[in-house]
Amino acid sequence: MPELPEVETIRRDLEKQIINKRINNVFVLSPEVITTPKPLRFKKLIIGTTIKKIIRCGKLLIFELKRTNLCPVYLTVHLRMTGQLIVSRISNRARVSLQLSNRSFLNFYDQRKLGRLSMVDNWRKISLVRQLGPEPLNKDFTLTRFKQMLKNKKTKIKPLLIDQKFLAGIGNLYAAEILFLSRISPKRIANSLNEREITSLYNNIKKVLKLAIKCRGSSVDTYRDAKGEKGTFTRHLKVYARRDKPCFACKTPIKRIVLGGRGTYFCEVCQQ
DNA sequence: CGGGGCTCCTGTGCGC
DNA sequence: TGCGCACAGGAGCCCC
Repeated sequence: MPELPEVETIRRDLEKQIINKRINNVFVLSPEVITTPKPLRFKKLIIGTTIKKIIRCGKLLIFELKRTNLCPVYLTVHLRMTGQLIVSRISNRARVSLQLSNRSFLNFYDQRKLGRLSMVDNWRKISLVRQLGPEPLNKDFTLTRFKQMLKNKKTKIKPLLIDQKFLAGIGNLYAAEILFLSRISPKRIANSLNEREITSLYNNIKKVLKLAIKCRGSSVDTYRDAKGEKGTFTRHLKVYARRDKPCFACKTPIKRIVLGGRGTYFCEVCQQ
């Protein structure tokens, strides 16, 4: 489940590998992963462009593609659950494969085909982007702003943290870890948090995401970076996927409940 | 407007 | 041993 740290790791990897490379050809094994435009038009649009910039917006990757004598066009990639972007040789498993001018291939793999690719003229107009909450690692995401954001929220804090309209980039795994370190129960109503709890939550959002980027993400399941390597934040996990295992702080077995339809791991003693 | 529940998708792991 | 089913969860959708 690629979240902000995983997507950012891939973005940085790709930035080193494919900037200024020309897209010479495209191979589409699974046309259903391309939402817009139709695969044939998609191919026509993308072939002959040069990759100029790679932007991350929440969990979305955006490739700025330059065309001669024309406005740039943007390729967007959402990895969803099992999507991978790996630079390697030609592959018959890749759902979509971009052949680059240095004879390497940017391969989009996706076991479950939930990931999505599209081509747009203006990525800022995509509804997903427009609705996105603040980037938790940006300077404009201040403690004051966070307090303001929580003020009138009557929902449970865990589903709120993974709501992309509230905050960009946090998913199920990092929400669980952030709440454990903040010693806050996932069931708490957002506007019931006191000053001290909000500050702790704010600090841990930044701390966990930064450390996870340093670790190149978490490879619980299928996540791989752009070189096909696993991330090492997995070994820092305190609660996620640790059902019935002893809490590292108090030895109480970690609980798994369902909140907002998602598995939620926490220690009911440490997190109040 | 908000929250709950369903859908997409397939490999994995469990119980009978 | 083999089958059927629940489960994993990001995002979009419908519905109340």
